[in-house]
Amino acid sequence: MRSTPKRSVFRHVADVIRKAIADGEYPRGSALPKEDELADELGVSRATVNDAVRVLVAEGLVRVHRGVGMFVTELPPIVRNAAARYSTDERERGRGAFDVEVKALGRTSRVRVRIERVAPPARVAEILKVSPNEPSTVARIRHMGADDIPLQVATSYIPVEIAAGTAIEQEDTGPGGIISRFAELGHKQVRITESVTARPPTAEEISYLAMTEDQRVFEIFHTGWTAEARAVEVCVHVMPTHAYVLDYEWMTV
Amino acid sequence: MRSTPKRSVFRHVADVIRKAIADGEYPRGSALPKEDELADELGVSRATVNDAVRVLVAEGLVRVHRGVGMFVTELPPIVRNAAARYSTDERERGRGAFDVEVKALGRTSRVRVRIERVAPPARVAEILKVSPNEPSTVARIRHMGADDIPLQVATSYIPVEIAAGTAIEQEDTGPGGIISRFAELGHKQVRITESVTARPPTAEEISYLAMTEDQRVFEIFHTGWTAEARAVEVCVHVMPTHAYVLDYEWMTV
DNA sequence: GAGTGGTCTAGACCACAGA
DNA sequence: CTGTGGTCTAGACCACTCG
Repeated sequence: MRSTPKRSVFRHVADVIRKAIADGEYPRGSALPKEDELADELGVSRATVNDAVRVLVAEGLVRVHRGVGMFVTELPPIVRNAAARYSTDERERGRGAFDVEVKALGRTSRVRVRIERVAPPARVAEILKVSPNEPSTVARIRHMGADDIPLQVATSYIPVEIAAGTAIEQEDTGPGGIISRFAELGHKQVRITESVTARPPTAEEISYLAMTEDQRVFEIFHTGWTAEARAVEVCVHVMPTHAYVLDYEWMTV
Repeated sequence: MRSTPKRSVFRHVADVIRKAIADGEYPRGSALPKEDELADELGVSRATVNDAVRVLVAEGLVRVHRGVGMFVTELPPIVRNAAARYSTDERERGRGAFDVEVKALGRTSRVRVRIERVAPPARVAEILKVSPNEPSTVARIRHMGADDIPLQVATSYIPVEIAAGTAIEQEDTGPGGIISRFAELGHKQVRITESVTARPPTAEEISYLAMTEDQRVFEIFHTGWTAEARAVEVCVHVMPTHAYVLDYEWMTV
C-alpha cells in the first residue's frame, strides 16, 4: 500500500475508522460494523481490527459493549471552569456548577452523594493536618453523570473538627452549597490550589466511570485555604480525560 | 492461575513488571530483560510480553529503543506552577520558569527558540482577532528539554501589530522576559486563561517529544489579556502527560 | 549480519449479552 | 445457544541499531 508510508496496518485501520466517524459516516451513538466485517472489508485479520479499535477506545472515540457491538461515543467533552465553580457570584444563582456544565450539553445531570467519616489518604491527611489513621475527616463522595453516562467521581475531605454536626455532613448542604457553609463557620476559603495529573484509572474508577485500562483520567487535587493559610477542604476529582476540558483563569500579580 | 481473577495475561505481565520497577528491581534508567527472556520466565508468548510493554510505555514508565532494548524511564514528573510562571515577582529573579522547574529535578534545561511570522491556527486567530490567512502573527516556537530529554513544545503567537520590531521578535527577550516587554509596550497582561486537554500526540509531536502514539500530551491553550480585555498573546504548550504535574492557584472572588 | 523489538496472521478459546 | 468482542499462541516477517 503506497498510502501507508511507515504506519503500521492497525494504526492505519484506526485512521480509516476515525476519519469515517469524523466524516459523519458513523454518527454519534451509532454502531460500527462488526470486527469480522471490518476485517473482511479492509483485508486484514480480525486481531488487527481489534488492535485498531483498542486505539480508538483509548482515545474515547469508541465505546465497546462486549458481546454486543462497538459504538461511537455520544457525548462531546464537558468544559469545567475551575474559577467560576468557586466564585460566590455564580454559586448563588442556584444549582451547582456541574449541573450548569451538563446542561450546556443539553443533558440532565445526575448526582449521587454518600457521606462517611473516614481516615483520609496520607496526602490528604498531611495537607489538612489531621491523622491518617483515624476517621478524622468527613468524606463527601459524589458520583456525577449526564443522564446515564458516568462522568466524574469527586471526594471531598473535611476535618471532622470543622464539619461535625453541620450541614456539611448533610446530603443537601443548602443555599450556596458547601462553600457558603464554610464561610458561615468562620472558615471562608479565600485561596484555591489545584494540582492536575493524567493517569491510568484504578480498578474502582474503571468500574464507576465505565472506562477501560487504556483510557486515562484527570486527577484534580483541589485544596481550599482560609485567610489564615489553613487548608480546610481537600477534594479529589477524577474524570475521564476524553470527557473533559479544564479551564482556568486568574489575575496576574 | 488463582492469582489473576479476571485480569488478562498481558495486563498481569504488565503488573508484574510495574511492581518490579516500583520495588527497585529495575532502577531508573536501567534496562529491562529482553522480550524473549521475559516471555520464557513468565511462561507466555513474546507477543503477550510485547502487549504488556505497550501498556507500560503508554504510561510513560518504560521507554523502548528499537533494536536495542527496553529501559525504565529516568525522569520523575516536572511540576509546572501556572500562577508562579507569570507572577512579576518570580520572573524578576532571573531565568525563566522552565529553567527553575528543571533545576528542581537536578537537571539542566535546554531551550531552543525559533521565531517566524506565520498565519496562526484558526482558533488562535479568532482569539487574537487577526487574519488566519496571512502572516499576521509573530510565532515564538520553543523546544524545551532537560539535558537530552525533550519535555515540551510551546508556541506563542503575538499579533505582528504589537510585536513588529520589538524585543518580542528577538530570541532573547531581555530582563523579565516577554511579559515585561508587553507591559512596556502598553499591553500589560492582567488576566490569564488556560484551557487544558489531554489528547494523542500529532506525528510532529511524536517526533519532537520522543513519544509513542499510545502516550498522551497535555495541550495547554494559554491566553494573556490586557485590562481592556484584549487578547495580546496566545501560547500553546504541548507536553507528555506522564512528564508533568500542572499546578494552579487563584483567589476566590 | 546479528540481535532486538513491532506487527501481522490464522486459528483457537474464553467471556459476556441477549434471544 | 448464538453472536459479539478479548486474548493468546506459534510462527513469520519486517525495521532499526550496532558492531
